[in-house]
Amino acid sequence: MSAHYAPAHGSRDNLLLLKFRKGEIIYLQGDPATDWFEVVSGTVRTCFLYTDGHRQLTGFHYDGDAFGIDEAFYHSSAEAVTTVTLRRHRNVTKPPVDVDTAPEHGALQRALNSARACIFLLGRRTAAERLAAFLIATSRRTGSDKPLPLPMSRTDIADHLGLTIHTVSRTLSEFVRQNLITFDGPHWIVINDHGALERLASGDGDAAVMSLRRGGASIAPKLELAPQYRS
Amino acid sequence: MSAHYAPAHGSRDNLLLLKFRKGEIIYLQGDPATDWFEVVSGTVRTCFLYTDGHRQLTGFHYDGDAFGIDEAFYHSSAEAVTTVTLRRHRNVTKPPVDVDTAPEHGALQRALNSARACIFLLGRRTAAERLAAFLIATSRRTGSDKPLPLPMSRTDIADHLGLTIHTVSRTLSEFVRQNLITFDGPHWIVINDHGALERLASGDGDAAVMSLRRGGASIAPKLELAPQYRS
DNA sequence: CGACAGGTTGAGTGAGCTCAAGTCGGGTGG
DNA sequence: CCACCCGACTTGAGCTCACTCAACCTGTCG
Repeated sequence: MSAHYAPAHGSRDNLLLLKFRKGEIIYLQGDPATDWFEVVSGTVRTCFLYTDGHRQLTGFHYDGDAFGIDEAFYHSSAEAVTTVTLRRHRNVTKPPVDVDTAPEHGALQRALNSARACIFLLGRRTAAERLAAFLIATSRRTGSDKPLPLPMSRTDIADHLGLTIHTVSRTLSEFVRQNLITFDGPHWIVINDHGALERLASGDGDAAVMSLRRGGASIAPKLELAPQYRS
Repeated sequence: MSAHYAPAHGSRDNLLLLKFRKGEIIYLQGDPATDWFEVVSGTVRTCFLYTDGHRQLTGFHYDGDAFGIDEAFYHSSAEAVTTVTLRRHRNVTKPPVDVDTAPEHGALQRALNSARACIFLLGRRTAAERLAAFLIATSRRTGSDKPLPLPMSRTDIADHLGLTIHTVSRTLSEFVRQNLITFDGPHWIVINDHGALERLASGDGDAAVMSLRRGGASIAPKLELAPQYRS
């Protein structure tokens, strides 16, 4: 679970040139985020792995680009697309940020997390997976068993998930039919089977009767994620 | 183009409570990013508008969430989903950040931009739009007319765009057939018709003969974006 | 030379889109 | 109070783009 360093030309402890060959792993999703990197030459990809094994590449990084800026643990893995040279920077261990002195710093990090949440929603393959992930994520605010308010319109949900209102409506109705959720008007739902929704959200479509799986893109052997990365 | 403030209870100049009614616009994509906000109560949506008018909601923001953290200009609009109360914070005008004193600050911002670029790719509706946007974005590094290296595999591109290698390959072949691009081996392309690709990337599928448009979700009247937001 | 990985292409299928009704509830006016 | 309208949501029927399955090509490596 630790980064596989191949030190090349050292300079200082917190500023080091490293080299990786094509295909080598720079760090793994879930590793402690001890460093961040700057590309000196070559190309790097960052990959988020879903529990069903399919990948969402979150970016390609070229000369001058930075990657690996994360709190505590890496959100995604980084791998060398070509032979690459990187400059390593020690990640400043951040104490709980004082909101008054540097409010936009913590806020930036939150904005980044929010953007990533959006990517992980859109990285899902089917309408059922996206909606399940959306409901799970939304329910995290209130608690699993309580009625969950959905103040936004179906159009809003559709535009968030990259679907149409028709597909959103149909899929939610299907959830009701399968007793995964119950409606109390269009804007209040109760989650009946949190586990099934979570399995759906992970792309583990076999869990549900719906058989709505579509994907097949580069399925890797299953990888268990640390809890903090479950979407 | 300016934010439509409806001041409620003032406290200080840089820390102010504001109220918006359901549906009201808090700020518009492209406005100067003078403030960022914290939700006190209610729900806010942030929307990125494509030039063809379709929306990508980049997030819903609830009690305690922050939004509107941007450099110079807002990337997306913010609108009240319900009646909301917000706490406004003045955006610190950032001088070009000194990399040595606060390297992870500028890096955080770059990571955020990179994540957003990923969202905007995934927000596109068809395979042709996504690939066109990907090629345009990639070509921005080298320059339009030079041969463009694609060091990554088709699988990487597919996993980046949420497609399969088959669709990637087919769509690129279609681009070649339409003389939008030319291949020089699988990993070097030349862009022949940058304009057509850009129109495709904007979701303006009518521009191309391909007629691959799918979307229809919440088409708004066309809105011209400031140049810095063209994907 | 064969094995293999990466890429292209064809045929068929199905998830999600389009088009089109139909339902429900809230607001407005006669 | 009811008639009407309007917007939001739901549902059905059919179509199509992207996926699946499968073959084939090309270049590289042992």
